[in-house]
Amino acid sequence: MPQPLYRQVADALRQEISSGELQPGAQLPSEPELEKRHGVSRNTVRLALAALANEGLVEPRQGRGTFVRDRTTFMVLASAEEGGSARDDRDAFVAAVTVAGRNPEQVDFRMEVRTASSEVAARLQVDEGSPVVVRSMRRLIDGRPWSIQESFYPMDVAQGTRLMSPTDIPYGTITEMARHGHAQVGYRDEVLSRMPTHTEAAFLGVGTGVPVLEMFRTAYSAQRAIRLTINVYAGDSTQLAYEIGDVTAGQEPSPTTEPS
Amino acid sequence: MPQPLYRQVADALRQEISSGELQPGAQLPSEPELEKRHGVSRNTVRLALAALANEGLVEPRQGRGTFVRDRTTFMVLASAEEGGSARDDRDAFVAAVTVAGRNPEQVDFRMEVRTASSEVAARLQVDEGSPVVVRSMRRLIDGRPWSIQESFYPMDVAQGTRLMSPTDIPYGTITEMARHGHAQVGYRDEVLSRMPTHTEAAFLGVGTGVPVLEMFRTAYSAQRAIRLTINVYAGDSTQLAYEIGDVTAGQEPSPTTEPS
DNA sequence: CAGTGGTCTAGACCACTGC
DNA sequence: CAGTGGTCTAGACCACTGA
Repeated sequence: MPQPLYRQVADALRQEISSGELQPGAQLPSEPELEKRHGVSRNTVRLALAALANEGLVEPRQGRGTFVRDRTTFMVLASAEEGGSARDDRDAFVAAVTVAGRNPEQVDFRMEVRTASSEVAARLQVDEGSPVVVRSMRRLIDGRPWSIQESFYPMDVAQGTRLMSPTDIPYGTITEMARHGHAQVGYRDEVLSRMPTHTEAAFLGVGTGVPVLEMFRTAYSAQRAIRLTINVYAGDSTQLAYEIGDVTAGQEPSPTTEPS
Repeated sequence: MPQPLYRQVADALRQEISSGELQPGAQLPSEPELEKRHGVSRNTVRLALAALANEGLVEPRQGRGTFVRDRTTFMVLASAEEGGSARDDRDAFVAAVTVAGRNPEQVDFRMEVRTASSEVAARLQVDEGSPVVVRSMRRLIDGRPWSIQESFYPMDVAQGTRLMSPTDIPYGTITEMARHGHAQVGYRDEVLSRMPTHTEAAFLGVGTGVPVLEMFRTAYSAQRAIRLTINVYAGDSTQLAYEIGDVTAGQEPSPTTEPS
């Protein structure tokens, strides 16, 4: 047997998807239908479908069917938040999405005080367990969940500023911090890829098989770390772009692209 | 039934792993053993193991057993290749890994001429289907596969340079291009996360359930795009770092970290 | 209600590993 | 050779969806 049966079934479906016979959003043949078509048992069909789901190609929906996932991506210019500029990340998101002709939303805004985990403490240069202010929100593009964002501030930085209030700051948090003596001069991003937790998968609307892209952004004043922002993106619908040095010879690619 | 059986089995194993009872590299109980222990059928046990494998927590090995994966990560300072500097990416890799006290290798070096795919053509600002020079290699850290790299050059840039020879260039490709009138002044990185193809999974030694981190780096001279480098990393053992602006207030984190 | 995917069982044979 | 995971079958009942 050159190829396992379930892989043959998976390959056949994969081919129908990549050829365009099955468009994004289209429903796959049902499991009984695939049994008949390939003359295999249901478990074998399910193995094939599980393989495709793990690649993020299809998405099963309880009681309705299995569907081809839409993998339209959105590109973020992550190096746009200039080191010393007052341009805010929040405005940058809204502006970038609007320019791309799509509709941004920021929802579920919250402020709370927590103790710093070891990961947060190390990046904010504070002691583990010390209190930090957390401001979180969730972002949607065209009504579809897109990212989860949490920003951590050392307590003494946030103290006495509007960062302590559980509401949005119209002119942006970077400006608010600058007004209180914490001017941002640069930041460091750490980007990694992993599989989502159950909670993340539920909010981002991704099943198993779709990784998340996680970015830790630590912002600095000339003296110290002043903010840590953790962004979790649906991995298969987000690209992060960084421009280093002079890239004027490069024309800006379209912010919305179709992956192969 | 509050929780499906296979998830209960998965949770029990997950708990043993996170508590440290099962260390990285340790072998899980065999499938028949898990059947007895939880009083479930083999297929249920396998569903549980598949769930853990999809999270990248464990890795089955044909004929030997199922093992807890080692998830030590390596961090790359992706903004280290200064726009106008002659510092080479190749040297940067070797230097960074060596500094971290680990052992870098670059193997399977190849040069070939291909026609540009649409993705390559768009970034290199050449016509789709036009010939491009491809130089590829694979990288290992401490003997473990870590990344796949392919660099694409427009034919007229590579023509008449050592880029056309299927061997390593000791002083680096950036210097070689600068000597022939293509001085690099900046680059643009696009970072995304996706599930690996079969080929990638096989080389990177990751099973299903471990995403890859893919980086497109387009390098520019003052006039044009001169190189496109595509890096594919094992997602759960790689972090990319970018430093924008002044981050002297941030102390350099250790390049090797243990994820939670 | 019929049709879909979700869960589960019992049993079979195969391919690979290491002793 | 025994023990491991890889593949496959046949059949059962459940939970959810939408007409």
